[in-house]
Amino acid sequence: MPEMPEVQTLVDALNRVDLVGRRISGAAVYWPKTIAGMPPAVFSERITGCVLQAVTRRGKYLVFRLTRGLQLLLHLRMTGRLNWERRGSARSRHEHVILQFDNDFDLRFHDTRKFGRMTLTADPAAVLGKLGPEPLGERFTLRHFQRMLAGRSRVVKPLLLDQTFIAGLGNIYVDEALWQAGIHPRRISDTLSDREIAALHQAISRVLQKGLENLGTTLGGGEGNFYSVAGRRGRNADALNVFRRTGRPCPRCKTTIERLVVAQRASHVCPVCQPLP
DNA sequence: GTCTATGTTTGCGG
DNA sequence: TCCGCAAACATAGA
Repeated sequence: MPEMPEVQTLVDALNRVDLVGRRISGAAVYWPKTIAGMPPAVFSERITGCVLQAVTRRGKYLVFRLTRGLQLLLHLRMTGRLNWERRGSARSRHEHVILQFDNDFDLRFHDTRKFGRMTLTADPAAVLGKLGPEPLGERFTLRHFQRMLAGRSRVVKPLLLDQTFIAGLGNIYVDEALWQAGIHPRRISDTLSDREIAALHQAISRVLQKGLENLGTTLGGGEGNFYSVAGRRGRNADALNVFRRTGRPCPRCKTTIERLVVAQRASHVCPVCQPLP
């Protein structure tokens, strides 16, 4: 569930604690598969002693820039979370990697479903280079979006979920953007009119900005949900118009919202606002 | 207790 | 190239 606004919320929260500038004094890995590309022992050895220089984001990846020319890339997948805790507090059974810092605090990766991945690399472009543009970046203009769509004939929802097409959107914000733009998720990309492309471009930036303002979307109260550092919930769930609102009235026209599956993903639409020609 | 769905990504086969 | 499907796992909710 962490999509761009949730990851950015986490990055912002990490930048408000005493983390950047600290030296990593040790690392412990409790679930080896969380570490991609190298054995956990090598990971721990290489990262220990590095100083954290910056925490940023690219797409849905958290990017930790370290000394020694290294970067730690973290993808939260479905249920990844980060806890910033004083060393010595009890480890929860879902905390799979613990980075210890020289101020006696730990950055702990908590991941109930264990799909999240950490990559320690000197060549981050090998992972990040494939990503499409940032949807709130300067380069993502309407003209650019039109060019990106030109000549491709793909179902629009899976296209928007494709991180090499555009980086950072997931199921929630795609459903919301398509509703806002009045576009059915099964529409084919090269049948969109200029007006629809413009509406979609604007809708993408609106739903993401709203998500950021609200510090992310936290649905329900489960373990695997989005929580920022210190367990803070996002409040964007209240701002959702269609996502997980099957059977309730469309905020625009009061028609009952329907759930369908598109590209194996649950999708939520207003059949009147988002007609399929 | 049992069964189904789940917000992400990758890799396979057609 | 594109699509559908399965898998990586654990939990919530019916």
